[in-house]
Amino acid sequence: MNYWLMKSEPDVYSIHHLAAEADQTDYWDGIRNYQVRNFIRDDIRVGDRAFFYHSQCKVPGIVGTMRIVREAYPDHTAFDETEKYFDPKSDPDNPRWLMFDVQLDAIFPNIVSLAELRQHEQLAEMRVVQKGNRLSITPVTEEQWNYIQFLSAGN
DNA sequence: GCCAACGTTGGC
DNA sequence: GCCAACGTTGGC
Repeated sequence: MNYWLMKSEPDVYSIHHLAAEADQTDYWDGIRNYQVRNFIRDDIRVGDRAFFYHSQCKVPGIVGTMRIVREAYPDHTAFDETEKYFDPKSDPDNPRWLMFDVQLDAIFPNIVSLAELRQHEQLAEMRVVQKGNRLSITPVTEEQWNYIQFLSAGN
């Protein structure tokens, strides 16, 4: 089983949006970066766990956890001209972009902010705290996962 | 709103 | 295949 960190802009889609969905389950769409596409294709599997991270907002940070409930299938939003992430180069017969489904696991009682993540030496290797990191999905180690769970409990 | 970092595009 | 130009991300 793998662990991940997934970014979303709360103004566009926050953890509360996910919480309001039927079965608290939704698809994770709009990935248009090849490194991340390859994570989806090769590594993200049913049963994996993921942090939900709010980016591009006043207090960026980890706001909760999710489970992957369906793995890699074509991102249909790439085929729809009216979609923000429409990509005319993605052929429905050979889809370039993939999505997957997530189910909400828990909303943290308090955000574990990026500023807080940066204060812990144990998390220094996380991609999200490193300068210039722009990947919207990044791997997390089991140790990092467990440590952040500990922080989220208010430690 | 600024700007650094990085990915992608396209001319050559 | 190189690399300049451009677009996007995302913290601050």
